[in-house]
Order: sequence, then structure tokens, then C-alpha cells
Amino acid sequence: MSKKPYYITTAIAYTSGKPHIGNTYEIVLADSIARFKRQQGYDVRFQTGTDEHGQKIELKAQEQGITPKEFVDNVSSEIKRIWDLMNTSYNKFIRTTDEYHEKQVQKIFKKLYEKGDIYKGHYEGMYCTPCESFFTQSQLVDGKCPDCGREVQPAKEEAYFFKMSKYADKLIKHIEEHPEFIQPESRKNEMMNNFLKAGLQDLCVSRSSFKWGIPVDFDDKHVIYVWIDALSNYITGLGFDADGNSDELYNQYWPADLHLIGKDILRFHTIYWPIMLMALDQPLPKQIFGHPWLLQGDGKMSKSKGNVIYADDLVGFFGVDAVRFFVLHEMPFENDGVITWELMVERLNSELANTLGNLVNRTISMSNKYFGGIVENKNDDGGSEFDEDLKNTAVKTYDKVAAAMDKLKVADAISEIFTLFKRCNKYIDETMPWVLAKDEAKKDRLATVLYNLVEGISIGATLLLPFMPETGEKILKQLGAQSRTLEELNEFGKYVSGTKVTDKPEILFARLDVAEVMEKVEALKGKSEASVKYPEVEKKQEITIEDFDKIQLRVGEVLKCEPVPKAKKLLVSQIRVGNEIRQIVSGISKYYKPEEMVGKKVAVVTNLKPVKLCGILSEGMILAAMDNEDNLSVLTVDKDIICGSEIG
RNA sequence: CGCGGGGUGGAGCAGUCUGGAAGCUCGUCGGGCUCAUAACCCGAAGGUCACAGGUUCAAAUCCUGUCCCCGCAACCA
Repeated sequence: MSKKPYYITTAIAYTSGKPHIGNTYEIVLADSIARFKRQQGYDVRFQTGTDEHGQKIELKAQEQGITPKEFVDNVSSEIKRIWDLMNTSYNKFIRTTDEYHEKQVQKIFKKLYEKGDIYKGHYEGMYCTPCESFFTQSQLVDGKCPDCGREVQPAKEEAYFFKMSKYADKLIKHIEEHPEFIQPESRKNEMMNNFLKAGLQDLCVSRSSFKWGIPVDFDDKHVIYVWIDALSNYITGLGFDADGNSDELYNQYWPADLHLIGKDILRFHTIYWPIMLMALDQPLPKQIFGHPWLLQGDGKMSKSKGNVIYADDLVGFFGVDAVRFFVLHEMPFENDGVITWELMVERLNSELANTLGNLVNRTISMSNKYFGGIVENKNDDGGSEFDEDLKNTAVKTYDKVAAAMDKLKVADAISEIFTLFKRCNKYIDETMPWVLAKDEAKKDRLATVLYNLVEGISIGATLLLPFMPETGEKILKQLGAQSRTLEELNEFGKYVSGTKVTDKPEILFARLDVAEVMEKVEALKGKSEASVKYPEVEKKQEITIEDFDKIQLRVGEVLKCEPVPKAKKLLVSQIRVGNEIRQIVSGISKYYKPEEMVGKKVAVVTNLKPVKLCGILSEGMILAAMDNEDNLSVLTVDKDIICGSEIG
């Protein structure tokens, strides 16, 4: 009897930097699903990897003075290290710089080109020659290059386009006929209404503005842009061949059962990717789940805010399984979840240490104390109804977990398991083993109570394996329980009567003190801050004193300042510069209240070409300094000096 | 009228699609117990489900409008 295949993938991680806990969440989620499916008897293939091309990487490598390949080798192995640290059971770690992948991507590109689905066209826009970049009209700043401020010329660049519209109707039909295709369902409507029904534009699938990518083999001025390169990983990782000589693996596992991705890239996976597959005459994946994000307490995590939480740090404090538990349990199905150190500690203490750890510990201690560790089923229910209730809960847990997992509600699945552990704790209070122990006549009853407990915990621990593999194993080992199949979880009493539990129960999760943890976290933060302190000073082109002299700087006094209606970031100031009064708009409302600005003597650029911002004329610029942590300070003069004075 | 998410006991969230006694975790208070990691079990207090209208026998849930918060986009000269 051959097992049913189940192919699950995560998005491949972009190798621009170290992944934070939000990125790590995805792989853990996928891993728990993969492990659960294996437990259910599926032949699971689980693929993850790294997406390693693109301009951003080219630039970062350049900054560090290494080749792009060296750069991505470093980051990719770091990502892999963290995936391994999280104890994830992927079968395949693909890198988009792997040779077989690159070769197939070229073939796919060529095939689609020959078929006519990809055609050579032109990307039109305004071009800045020194920056080698295209901009749309709306991106231009004052009609000039937004990066360097130089003149731009209207230009056309050759590029390849994918005829998306050709397949749009077919895709719409597919989505409508397969309600499970896009999950959660609310996202489906978003995709349909915003993109598909509005009409698909042809997608630009090549670039010639940078080199770090897979070259188009029949036109080497171009590299293949991220869509075709990255998305193809799901099939190239199985040995797909565009000419029809695919590996056995491909036939076995494709189409994928589940693409697990972040909600931000749902569009690419539910529109571009299916269309690519249609163009290749390949079946579509069965389901795509755009999971929500894991956010840090004070807003979205970002390196510049210095509030990034990394998986390694968390694991260092709490251990792998506690972190797995946290991200899986705390992440709701549709809305973004929040992670803070305090919350982490709270969960660890209440659920893991108190409910679970303590339960295992007290059960084993009692077995040792009363029966020298031997757990025997004497089938003495003592005439109580508690046994029945406990058994019922235990036996039904698997079905509840499975039902939740079918809907990808991993958090709910875990909650179900903990409901069982809580039921076990309650059972102890109901049956009061310590009272039974005082009565020799109730020895069989006592034995039965402990047996029921051990059996209940065994069932829970087995169910826990996909989510917290190490913990599940540890518990089963401490109990001396044999591994069992899922069918055997629907039956109470599979624990072998007469087994001896460990005589030295190990603490599974130690309680932590929030204050102490926070102290250590602060220390950790301090350390990393000290080492990354100063911002990099990028080298701009050298200028002469004459160039500098072109800029006219003056001291100006803010007479009046108010917010710009309809604009979030802008303040408009009336500034006296010598004998004239200028109106200047600045994007500083996040940092200064209008009344704070009034009276300040600030540095002003007075010969900038006036522009309109949100409909308001701005005649100059107030100079301000800004750091990486989102602090901004306007430059003021340090002695009282008359406004209009020249700066230079 | 840019796009989207959200406002539910002190905190964090579920419930909203498919109306039908307001639920979970933490915290607080009271009690029980002592096998255990000061843990476990029971009970209580605490909510006009942002606000205002509407539909309905019945609204946290459906409809309309308003206010507030948070992302993204756009202006950051």
C-alpha cells in the first residue's frame, strides 16, 4: 500500500539579511503541518529555501566588497542554520542559485517565449543615465531623478513581458470553482476584486538594469526577474523539466497540496504563479494559504527601529519548543499576532510550566512515591464518574486536533491538546490520590487513577509531537510510553500496564521571572547597540567649493507653522529670511508639533526651485538631521543671530 | 472621498462569514488541596461588545452613517 503524497512548501526566504522571528514563524508553521501529515500517514515532502537574486543583493554585496554569490552563501547558510535550530523537518532546501534551478528557469523562460506567452517589448519611462534607473512620471521629484536629482530623459528600455491577460479568464474560473484554493477566504475576494476583475496587465519579467540574476540565455543583456525565477522553485526543486523529462519526484508530488506564504505575497502566488503554470500546461497547486504576520509589541519589526526579535535570542532564553509553541499558539488565523518578551514569559509560565510541565512532574512523582514507578491498570473506577469524563476527553482530542488542522488552524489544534492536559490536572484534584494512598484498601483504585493519568498524558504527548517534537518525545520517554499510531489515540488504555516510569522526572519547562528576563533582554539590546552604533556614511560624488557655493543657506525664523490639510507628514511654515517671508513645507509633523516650531531659528535652503506639495507651495527647505532610529532634529543656530544671515 | 486591518470586562485575544443566553488566557478577590515547578482545583467580581440610527420576535454578529487607532501607498524640497 503506497502512502498518499503530500507536498508542502514555504516561500523561499529572501537573502538580504538575517531572518527575524516573523520570518521564522512561517517555517515553524509549515513544519508543524508537515509533521502532522506525516503522523497521519502521508508521504510528506516539505520544501523550503532561499531566494537569492536581485538588485538589492547586488548592492549589499558591493557595499561589503564581496561578490553577490559570497554574500548569498553567507546569508543562505545563516537562514538554514536558523531553520535547523528551530528543529524543522524539511526534506529539501532549495537555493535559487542552485545550478539545476537556474538551468530550468532559463528553459522555462525560453519555452514561454517560444510559445508566444512572453514577448519582447519596451518598458517606458523617464531614465536617469548615471543611476541607470527608470522612473514613472509620478516618481520623479520636481521632474528630476529622485535619487540624484539630475535631469532625466524619456526613454524606452527593452524588456520581456508575460501575457497575463491571456489566462485571466481561465484563472478566474478556476478560483471560483475551487473555493479552497485561496485561504483565508477573505483574501480570495481581495485578489478577485482588486486584481483579476480589474484586468491584468502584462507583467514585466526581465531586467537589464542589474546583472545579479539568471540570464536570459538567448538574450544576455537581460536577466530573468524575480517572478519566474523564485516562483519556479516549487517545481524545479522536484526536478521539473520544461522539455518533459521531469524526475519521478515531480510526477509523484506535483501539484503541491499547500503553498504556505505570507499574506504580502499572496498576489504573486495566486495570480502570477498559477498563470505561469497554465502557460506551461501544468496542474495548479491545490491550496495557497496567506498567513498573517507576527508583529513585535511596538509596531512592525524593523531593523531601523532596533526592535527586532531573532529566533536565536528567543531560543537562548526559552528553548526551541517554547518558541515553537509560542509562535504557533499565539498566531491567529487571520489577524496579525503580537510577540513581546513579557507575553512569551507569561505563556511559558502558565501553559508550559504550570499546566503541562507540572502535570507530568506530579504524575511521575506520585507513581514513584506510591508504586515505585510501576504504572498498572487495575481497572478499578472506584464508582466515580470522573474516569469516564477523562477518558472521553482524551479519546476525542485527536479528532478535534485533526479537524482544526484540516482548516490550518494550528493555534486551535494546540489549544485542544492543552484542554486535555488541563482535564488531567483536574482529574487529580477530583480523585485525590494522596487520600487514596492513606487507605490500603484503595490501592487498586489509586493504581488505576495513576494509570489513567499516564495514559491521558501519553495521548496528549503523542499529539504534541508535530508542534513540539522534543517535548513530546521527552514526555513519552519519561513515562516509558511506546509510540503509537493515530488510530490508537482514539482508544483509551493503550499504555502498557506494568510499565515503569522514570524515577527522576526532569523539569520540562522551568518557570521564569519576567523582571529578570527583561533585565537580560535589555543587556542584550545594549550589547548589540554598542556594536552597531554609528550609521554608515555613504560616499557621494565629490564636489568643488564652487558646487557648494551654488547652494544658498540662510538662517530663518519660523513665524507661523501649521499642519497641511490632507497630508499626514507635512507642516507648512512661514519663515522670515532677512527681509522676506517664505512659505516652506516640510515632512516633519511626526517629529514636531506646529507650535514647537514657532520661534525657532533654523537653517534654510533658499534657492531651491519652489514646488507644490499636496497643493501647497514650498519655497525652500528646512535642514534637518535624521538617524536610523527614526529620530529627527531640525538644525538651529546656537547663538542668537539675526535671521537672514548667510550660512556657509 | 487612496488601499487595507482594527475598536469585545484591568491587559492580550476568540466569537462576526452561517443573527438566537458574551467566551478564552493572564491579572484581581475569596475558598479548597498539599502529589507537584509558590504549582493544581473550585468560586466571585468586572463588559451599554467604539458611537448613532436601521432591519428583525431576536444584533457583538446584517445594513447605513460617525468617531478613534494601526499598517501600506502618496506627498517627506
